[in-house]
Amino acid sequence: MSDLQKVSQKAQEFRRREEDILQKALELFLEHGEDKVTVEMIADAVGIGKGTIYKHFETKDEIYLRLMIRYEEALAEVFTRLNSGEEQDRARLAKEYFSFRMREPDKYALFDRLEHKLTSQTTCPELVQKLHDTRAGNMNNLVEIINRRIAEGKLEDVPPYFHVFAAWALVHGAVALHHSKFYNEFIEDKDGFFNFLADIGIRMGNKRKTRAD
Amino acid sequence: MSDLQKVSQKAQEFRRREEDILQKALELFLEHGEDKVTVEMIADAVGIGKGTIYKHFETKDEIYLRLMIRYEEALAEVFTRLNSGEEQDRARLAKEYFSFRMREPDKYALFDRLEHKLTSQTTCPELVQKLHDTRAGNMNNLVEIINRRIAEGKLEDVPPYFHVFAAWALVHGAVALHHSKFYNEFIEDKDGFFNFLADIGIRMGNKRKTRAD
Amino acid sequence: MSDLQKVSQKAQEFRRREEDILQKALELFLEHGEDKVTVEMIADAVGIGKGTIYKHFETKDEIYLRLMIRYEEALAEVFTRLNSGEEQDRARLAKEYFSFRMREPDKYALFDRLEHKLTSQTTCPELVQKLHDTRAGNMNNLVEIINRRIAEGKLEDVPPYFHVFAAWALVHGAVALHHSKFYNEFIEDKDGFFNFLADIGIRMGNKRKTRAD
Amino acid sequence: MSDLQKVSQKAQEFRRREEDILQKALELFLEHGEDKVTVEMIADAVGIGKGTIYKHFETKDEIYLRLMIRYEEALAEVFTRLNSGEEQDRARLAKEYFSFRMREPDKYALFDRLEHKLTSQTTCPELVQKLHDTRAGNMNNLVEIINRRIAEGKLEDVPPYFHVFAAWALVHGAVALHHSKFYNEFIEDKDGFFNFLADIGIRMGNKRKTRAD
DNA sequence: TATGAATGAGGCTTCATTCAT
DNA sequence: AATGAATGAAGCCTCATTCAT
Repeated sequence: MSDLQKVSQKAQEFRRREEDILQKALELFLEHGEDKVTVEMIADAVGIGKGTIYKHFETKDEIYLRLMIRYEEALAEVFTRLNSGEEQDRARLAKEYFSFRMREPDKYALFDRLEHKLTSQTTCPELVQKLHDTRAGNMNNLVEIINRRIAEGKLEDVPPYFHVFAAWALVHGAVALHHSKFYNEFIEDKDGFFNFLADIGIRMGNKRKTRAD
Repeated sequence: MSDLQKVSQKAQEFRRREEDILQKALELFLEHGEDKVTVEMIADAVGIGKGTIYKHFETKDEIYLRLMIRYEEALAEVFTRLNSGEEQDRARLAKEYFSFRMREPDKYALFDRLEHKLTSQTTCPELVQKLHDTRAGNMNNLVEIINRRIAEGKLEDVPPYFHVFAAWALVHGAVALHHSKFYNEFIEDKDGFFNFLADIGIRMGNKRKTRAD
Repeated sequence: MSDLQKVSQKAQEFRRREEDILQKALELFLEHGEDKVTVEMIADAVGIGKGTIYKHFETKDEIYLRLMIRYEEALAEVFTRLNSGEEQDRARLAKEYFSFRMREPDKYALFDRLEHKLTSQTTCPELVQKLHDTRAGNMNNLVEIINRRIAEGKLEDVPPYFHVFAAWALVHGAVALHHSKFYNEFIEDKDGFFNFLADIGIRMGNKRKTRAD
Repeated sequence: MSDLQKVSQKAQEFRRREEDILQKALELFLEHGEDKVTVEMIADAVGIGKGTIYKHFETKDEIYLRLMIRYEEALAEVFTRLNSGEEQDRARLAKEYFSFRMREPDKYALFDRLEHKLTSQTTCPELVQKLHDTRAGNMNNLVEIINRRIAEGKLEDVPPYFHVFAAWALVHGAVALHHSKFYNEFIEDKDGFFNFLADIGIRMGNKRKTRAD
C-alpha cells in the first residue's frame, strides 16, 4: 500500500470515528437527557479515550451543534432526493418535511432544547452560521413549493412562509404533545388523535371555499 | 400591636419574601436560562443570603416546581373568574386559555423545558402531584366547555380532548416559533402571521360544512 | 403572689427548661447520632424556639459538655448515697460504679465519642475543668475503696488506680462489644457471655493464690 | 520502553497515588479528628487537586471504609504470616492479634469511631461487606486457635468466642484508656499498668486451678 | 425573655477541559 | 493521534450562630 493510500485510509478512519462519536452521543442524549451525559460517558460508549473526543470537537457545545447540523442536513437530503425526481415526488415534499420531523419526536425535542441552550453562546459562531444557512436552504425549498401551490390556487394567498410556519407550529406542538407525560395520560386513542391532527394540518392552509366557489 | 398581630405580620412578610424569591428567580431564568442561574444569583437579586432561600425551598428543583404550579394556578384563576360570569364570558374561556399561554411565550417555553428537566426526578413527588392535579382541573374545565360546543353542533363530534390537544399543539408550536431566533428572522409581518394562525385555530376544529349543510 | 415569689418561680421554670433541653438533646443524640442532630431539632423536640436554646447554652458544644457533666454527676450521686450508708453499701460501691456504666451502653458510647470531639477545643474551658473535677472526685472515691480492700489483703497490692483502670477498661470494652453490630452477630449466648465477662472482672484483680496461701 | 510497560507503569503510579491519599488521609484523621479534615485538606497534603481524590474514591466515606479495610487486611496478613510458620509461631498468634491492635491505640480508636459513623449508611454496601468478610476471616482464625488451646486443656471450656471477645473487650478498653486525656493524667507508671493489664489478659481465660489440680 | 428568620462560611461533589506521555 | 489522569472552578446544600422584634 502506498503512503498516500495509508494517509487517506487514516483520514477515512478518523472521519468514521467522528461519526461514531456523534451517533453514540445522540443516543445517550436521547436516553438520559443531555445534561446527564458527560463527555466521558460518550467516550466510553464509543470505546475511545476522553481526550480523543477533543481531537474531533473543540467543546461539548460543538457536539451539540454538529448534531443539529446533521439533522438539518438530513432534511436537506430529503429535499434534494425528492426535488430531482418526478412531479409527484415534488408534491410529496411538504408532507415529507413534516413527517420527517414527527417520525422521531424525542430527537426533535432534543434539538429544540439544544437550540435554547446555545443561543446566547459565542462559541463556534461559524457553526451556528452553518446551521442557520442549512435551515435557510431548507426553508427556501419549502417556500418555493408553497409558492407553486398558491399559484395553482390550492392554498390561500398569503406570504408563503405563513403556510410553512403554521404547519411547522402544528408539527412542533404535536411533537411536544407526543412526549409530554402528563398530556399523554389523557389521550387514549392516540392513532385517532393524530389522524385528526393530520387532517387539520392538511386542511388548514387551504383556500377557504366560499359559496361562490 | 398585639403579639398575635406581630406574628401574623411576620408570617405575611415571610410569604412576601417567598413571592420575591419566586419572582426574581423567574426573571433570572427567563433572562439567562435556568441552567446559568445559580441559587446565589437568585439570593443576590432578592438581596438576601443564600441560606435564606433554603428556608423557603428545600431544593432548587422545588423553586422550579413552585413556579410551574403558580403558572398553572394563575390559569385556573382565569377559569374561575370567567366561569362564574355571564354566558358570553364562558364563551371566551377557551380563547382565554390559549391567549394566556401565548401572551408570554418565553415563560411558557421555560416551563416546557423545566417539565423535561423534572420528569425523571423523584424529589418533591407531592409537588409534582399537585402540579398534575391543577392541570387536570384546568383540563377538565376545558373539556367541559368543548363538550357543550359539540352538543351545540359547533364542533366536530370527536372525543373532546381531541379539540383541546389540537389547539394546545398549535399554541405550543406558535409559542416555540415565537421565540426561535432563527425562524423569527423570516417572519416580517408578525401580526399578520399570528392572525393567520389564530384564524386557523378558530376554524380548525369546526364541523366541516358539507354541501348538504 | 409576691414579686419575689414570681421571680423565683420564673427562675425555677428557667431551670426546668434547661433540664428539658438536655434531656431531649440526649435522647436525640442517642437516637440519630450527635452529628445528625441539629440545634433546631432539639428546639423542636422541646417545643421552644431555636434562639431560646442559646439563652441557656452558649454553643452546641456546651450542650455536649453539660450532658457529660450530668452523667458524671449522676455517678457521684451513687457514691454519695452509698457511702453514707452501712458498711455493706460501701462494699457494693465498686460494683455499682461499673453496673452504672454498663446499664446504658449506648449512652456510655455517646459520651465516649463526645469526649474525643471536644478534646482539642478551647470553648468553655471552665466546663471542661468541672467535668474533670467531678471525675477526679469519683475516681478518688473508688481509689479509697480499693485501698481498703488492698489493706484487707483482698486485692493485689499494686497502685490502686491499676485496679480501677483495669476494671474500667474491661467495662469499656464490654460496652463497645455490646453495641458493635458486627461482633454482636457472633455472640449467640449473650447472657452466658456477659456472665463469663463479669466473672473475669471479679477475679481479675484478686490477689493470686499461690500454693503457699 | 514498550507501550505495555508504559501502561503498567502508569497503573502502578496510579495505585501509588491511591496509597498516598490513604496514608495522608489517615495521618490527618489521626491528627485533627476525621470531622475536621476536609477532602481539600487531604488533596493539599498529598499535593494534588481536589478532583483527583474523586478519581480514586467516590465519596469521603469510601476513604473511611478503605482505611478500615486496610487495617483489617493488615491484621489478616499477620495471621497468614504466622500461621504458615512453626508451631511456636502459631502459639504467638493470639498475642500478636492483640498487640497489633494495641500498638497504635489512636488508630484503633479512629476506626472505632468510623465504624459508628458508617453503620447506618447505605453508601458502598459492597465495601462494608468486604470489611465484614475480612473481619469474619480473622475471627475464624482466632477461634480456631482458641479451640486448640481448649482442647489442650489450657483454656476454660466455654464457646471459643467467649475467650476471643473477652480479650477483645479488654484490649478495646485498654486502648480507650490509653488515649483518654483525662484518665491518662492519673496513670503515672504506664508501663507498670499495662503490664498489669497484660497479665490479667493472659490469666483471664485460663482454666481455674482448683486445689485438686 | 423568647423567637425564628437571616446569615454565610464551608463542606462535598461534578465535570468540561488540559496536557504530558 | 490517542490517552486518561489531573485539575479547579463552580454548584448545591447545611447548620451553628446572631439579632431585631
